[in-house]
Amino acid sequence: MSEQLMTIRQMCDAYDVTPRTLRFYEARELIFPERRGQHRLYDRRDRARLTLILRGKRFGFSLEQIRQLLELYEPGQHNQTQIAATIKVARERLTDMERQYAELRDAIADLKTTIDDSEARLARATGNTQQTG
Amino acid sequence: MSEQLMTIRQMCDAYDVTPRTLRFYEARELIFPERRGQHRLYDRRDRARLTLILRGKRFGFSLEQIRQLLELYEPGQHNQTQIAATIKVARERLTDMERQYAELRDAIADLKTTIDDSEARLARATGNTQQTG
DNA sequence: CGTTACGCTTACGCGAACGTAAACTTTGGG
DNA sequence: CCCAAAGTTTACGTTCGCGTAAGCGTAACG
Repeated sequence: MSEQLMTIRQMCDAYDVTPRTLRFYEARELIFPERRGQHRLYDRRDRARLTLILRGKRFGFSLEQIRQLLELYEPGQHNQTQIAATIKVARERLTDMERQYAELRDAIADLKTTIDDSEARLARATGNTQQTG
Repeated sequence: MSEQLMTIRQMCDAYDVTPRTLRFYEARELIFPERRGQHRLYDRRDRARLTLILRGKRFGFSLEQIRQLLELYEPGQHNQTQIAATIKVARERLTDMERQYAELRDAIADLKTTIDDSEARLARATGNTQQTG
């Protein structure tokens, strides 16, 4: 029970994805489930990777960018040159994310202000008092 | 000179997009340049909208979501019901952005840690001292 | 033993967001 | 006057991230 293998169906239920999606990610070499006969079996490592994949998608990263990032989490059979390259790519992603973080902060502030303004105008137009939240 | 109209080429150079992109956004009703004869001319309002469009794209919003948000910035010929609907949609986007902001913060922290770990391992493997920045 | 369920592979389809090519008009230069 | 540049429309092509359907294997259920 140290491995806790899951079928594709269990994975789909747990992560709210379709079988097609999991097979697609596998085809793109983002996850590598075992094969028990024909069937796929997903272990803890696969689930960790899937979590990172879905997170990365939410930030608008492409599957290829995510794949590169995932290499960082696999202290596997890479030589130093490859690892150094992976780290470099990861640093670029990190920079992207930090820039996006700052930009998002500003955009949130802007949007809040604009919504407030719009609400104020609407309130004056209707002559009613609108709720704020 | 109060309007500062720009040609499509000037817009492309200024915002690093292609003519195709600008025409595409216009077809999707995200921007509405004037027509001087056949040619398009972009004013300050178009540029402000384009800035918001490109920003929205960086956050992974679809052009349709962005279009809805843009309505918020146009105190135009909408009735109260439409404005209220627009505000509602905008609040949903705002919630999305705030969630993403928090998640991004965590992801940045995670990635930093992972990069550091990976670097430390690489340093031990090579026996060298690696730079951090 | 049939059929139902689940999974597999193969492959075509699709919406989003443009790229790219073709053919036409307009405008300015030599 | 001719041509090249810039812009326009129309329309088909492309990449990404899957959806969806067809057809096959096999394991379980009644």
